[in-house]
Amino acid sequence: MTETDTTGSPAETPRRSDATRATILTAARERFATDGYERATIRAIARDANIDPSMVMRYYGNKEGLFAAAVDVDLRLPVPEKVPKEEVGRIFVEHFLDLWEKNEVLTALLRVGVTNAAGAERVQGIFREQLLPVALRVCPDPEQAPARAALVASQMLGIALTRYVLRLPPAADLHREELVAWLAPTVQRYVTAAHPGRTR
Amino acid sequence: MTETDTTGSPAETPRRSDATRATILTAARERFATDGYERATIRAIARDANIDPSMVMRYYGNKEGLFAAAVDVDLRLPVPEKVPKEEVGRIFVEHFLDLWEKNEVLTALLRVGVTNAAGAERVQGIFREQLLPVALRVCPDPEQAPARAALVASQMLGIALTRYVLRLPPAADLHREELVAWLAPTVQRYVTAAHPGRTR
DNA sequence: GTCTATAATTCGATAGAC
DNA sequence: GTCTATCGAATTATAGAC
Repeated sequence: MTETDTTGSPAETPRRSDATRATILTAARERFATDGYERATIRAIARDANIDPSMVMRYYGNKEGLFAAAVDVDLRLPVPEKVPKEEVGRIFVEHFLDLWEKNEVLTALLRVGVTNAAGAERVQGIFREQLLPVALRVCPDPEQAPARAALVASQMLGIALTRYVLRLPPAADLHREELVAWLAPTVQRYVTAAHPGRTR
Repeated sequence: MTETDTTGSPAETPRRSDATRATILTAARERFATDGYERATIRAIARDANIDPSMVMRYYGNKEGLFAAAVDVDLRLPVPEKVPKEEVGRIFVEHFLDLWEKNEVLTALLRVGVTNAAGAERVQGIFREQLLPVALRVCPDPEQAPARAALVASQMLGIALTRYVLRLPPAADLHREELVAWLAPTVQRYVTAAHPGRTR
């Protein structure tokens, strides 16, 4: 968690003179985000960070450790408490788009989660520990919260996939306001609407 | 196209005694679907197909050629003509789920498309040549068809991603009927509903 | 802390015998 | 058509000098 902020202060662990670590993690996130796990080589990451490859090994043990440190993030909403129930869809969509456009961690996480078992488990963990609690507080019926959260995640990850990773032209070209206008009602329905039942 | 059917007849190209090719492509699809492009090695694919690795090179030239042949599919709906306009959402969702559960091609395509540039272009091509034409016929305003198709693709690929690839427990555990009941109205709205405008 | 050298694998691709 | 042998390159990871 302390490694996540590349800009701010060292905060918790005032380790001896290691902006180097932050530089490595930033370079790692970029490489993992653009190349995926296999093709993001330690050599290339070290070259981007202007250090020796062996330093990466020294700091993070192996490639898996480097990845784990690079994607240690907190996605939780900063303003979750008192939002109007009818706006939860729009607020969540905008928060998610903000996260995705600001940070490279999510792209890295998605790219690696798709082809790497450890990456997939990391995504599952984030869903379970960061998204589910929010859903449990917002959804009307706690028993339905996991399914509703999964539906929201499917639409949000799907948009990220088509827009930022696969870059399907129509999805990538949509203006943000238009995108929000389309997606917000979907998310709103997944969160608050009555269970549709098994038949249409 | 002729290589796709692993079960049926050779059809167009009655090449000399090559069930071998079909065996290779089946093994390749499985490996690409489970491991992604980089980790699906020619050696492993050949081992699965019980042949020599050099045969794969001989038949398909290189790894890219093998992948291109393995994911050469036709996803178009078999019954697209006269469906009630109010049921297009449900019909499309069910068709998509059928495709995904029957075939490994889609998983391979998604896994590779996320981490490989050529794979991403392949997905773009399929969207453009197979999904867009359907959208142009179904959507009310042809000008909005690309955006609407992209929104549908985002929800469908998102569900495939969470359910079949990342395997988020709530998404993977949803019963099919329940999933259709949730998704069909979303797709229906993306296809037929009036443009929501730029504000809520 | 930093870097050189290198071990140990593994991969895609080629050449050529049969 | 099929297989053996192998090249050349790239990778992670380690050992050790400075």
